[in-house]
Amino acid sequence: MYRTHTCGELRSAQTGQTVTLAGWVQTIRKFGSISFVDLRDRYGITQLLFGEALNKELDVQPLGREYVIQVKGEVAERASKNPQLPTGDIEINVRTFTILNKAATPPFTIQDETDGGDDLRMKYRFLDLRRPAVKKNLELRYAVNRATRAYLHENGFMDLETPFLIKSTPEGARDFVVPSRMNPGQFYALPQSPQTFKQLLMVSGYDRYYQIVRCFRDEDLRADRQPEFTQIDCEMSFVEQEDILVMFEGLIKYIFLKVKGIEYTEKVQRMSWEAAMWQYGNDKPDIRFEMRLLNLKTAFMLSPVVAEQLGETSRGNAREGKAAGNGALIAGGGFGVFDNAETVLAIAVTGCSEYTRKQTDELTEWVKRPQIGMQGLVYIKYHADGSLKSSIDKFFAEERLKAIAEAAGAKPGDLILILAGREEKTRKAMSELRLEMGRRLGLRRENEFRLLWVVDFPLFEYAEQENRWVARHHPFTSPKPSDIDVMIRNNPVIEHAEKYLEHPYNHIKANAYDMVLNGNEIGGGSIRIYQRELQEKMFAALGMSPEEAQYKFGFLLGAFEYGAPPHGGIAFGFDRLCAILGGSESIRDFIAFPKNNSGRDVMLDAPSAIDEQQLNELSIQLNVKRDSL
RNA sequence: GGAUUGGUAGUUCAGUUGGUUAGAAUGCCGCCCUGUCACGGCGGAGGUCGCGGGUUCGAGUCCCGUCCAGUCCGCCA
Repeated sequence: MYRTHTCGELRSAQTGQTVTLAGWVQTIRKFGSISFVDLRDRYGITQLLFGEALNKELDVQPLGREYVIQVKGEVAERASKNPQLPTGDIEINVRTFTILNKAATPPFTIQDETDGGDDLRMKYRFLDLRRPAVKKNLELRYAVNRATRAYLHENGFMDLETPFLIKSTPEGARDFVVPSRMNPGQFYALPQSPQTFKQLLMVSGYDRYYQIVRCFRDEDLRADRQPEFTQIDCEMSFVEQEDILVMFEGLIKYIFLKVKGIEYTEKVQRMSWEAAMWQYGNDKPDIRFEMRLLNLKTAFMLSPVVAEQLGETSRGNAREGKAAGNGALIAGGGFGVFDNAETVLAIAVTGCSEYTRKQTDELTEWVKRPQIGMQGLVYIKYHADGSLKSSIDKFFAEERLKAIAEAAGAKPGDLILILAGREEKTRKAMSELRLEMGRRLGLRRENEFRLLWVVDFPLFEYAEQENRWVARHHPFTSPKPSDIDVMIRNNPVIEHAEKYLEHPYNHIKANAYDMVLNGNEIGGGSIRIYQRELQEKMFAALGMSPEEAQYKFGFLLGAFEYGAPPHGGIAFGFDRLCAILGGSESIRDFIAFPKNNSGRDVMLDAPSAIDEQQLNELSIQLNVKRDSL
């Protein structure tokens, strides 16, 4: 037996017991004739005392950091205790020790506060994983996994595995492909999700399915995006949207309870996609704080006559605004500032009316960054005493400013921030600015969790580059029953890019829903199409010929002819959910062996070239210069 | 595909306006130390300044290219 106890469990109650421990040497502190060694394993750290007799042995068999050792000795009360360590009241008076394995000096310190950079930590991920902070994240991941399985099992869901080597049906993200040796020139694809399989399982009658499953997408990465990632993939038969929403907000609440000890008792708020876009500029709003977007277009559109009465500066002066430093926002000229803008959006930032010039300038720079890409920022300070100061004082009378401020929902003491420009870009920018202000004001509290269902997504959106309609969620999502007629009547689609804005498809809503947690999409799903005819219409709407639809999805269309039940489901981003519950932005910290920004595994140095023989077996010829092997 | 930040000792970083032998901390090695737990004290070793070109009397520093890493935009049904 290598050990009788772990390094995390001994307390003063065990004083006097003879124990055997095994683990890694965290640190060695030598004092001439005695030495202390901190021994670490998955469960904690226990101090070892090498007394006078044994200490000499350390000269013969020296220890180093990360050596794996086994020690036998008695548990002893410490002379000076360490309250910071759970085992800090005791130490092991070592009688014998064995070096089970030596270790090279690690390239960074194996502690919570490591001195290693990200790159190095990933290269030596097996060492990084020894750090308690990383271990804590993986433990949380496992806890979420257990809670998920417990809840779904309780509710009659069956975990069924689906294949990884499947057919490439690029619709949305790029597929990872795998060459088939036995079928020269042919390729499997790795699943972007088990979508069609779970639908087939519904046809087979397994009416409650789930899987915590790896999915693959060959797209560019982000801090919260990996080429292979894990989903909690679920599907149910004989359900409508409401059934799904209730079942799966139950799942998330259960996870909160089991993993975080949080009782999320209030009803999960729901919001239509349209409301989310209007009020927050975003289809995944962070509702931990208000600060809604308000459209000020009308507030700025008083008639020239009224403006005259209000004593506003005329058109000519407005032009000079550019010279006055308000930037290109004003360059549109004309009456007032915002006439030419497609949209004018404002947020009222509570209690920030006393922002300094430096602070407002800094915000202006913030919205001008390429990632945001606005040309300027207008602000109005609505001081506590009711007076107003703005970057557009030159062009608007104070009464008018006040009217605008109030149209923006501001109260005295608020700072009103205004962006103007093209609808989509401005809405997105304002959404980012809102989140940034929320962050600066500390309104996005890490330990506060707010769930939200966003529902009634559009079924389609137009892909201008491809000159066709694409499914916003995926092509198996059903339209709202009331919109089915519209969809069928306008099918197949013949309009081209320049006319798509007037197309009725813009208004078709889907039976689709996203679950949003603190401004992050943690899950999404839909009620599916389950009749062959409607599914064919859907493929046709996406510009797919009947032949193409048959080639790509014939198996599903065929299955729909053999008694497909009404069904729907949802998939949660497991890694992301864990990251949010762990209070982190980056999902890499919650994946044991993640890939870097370029999709590389820096520990394995993968992907890598394969040798000529392998290529020949796969009937593959490269059209890039081979790396030297 | 694009924007941006970084790359200097094993590691984390500093390095001024282009100017003598490129520094600090930590780690590592050696010696001393019986109550430490970020132990302490003394000493020592350790550098292709990512790589390639250019400007210059002179480049870690300036310019061009390139590679790697981070963040973001595009992309991600």
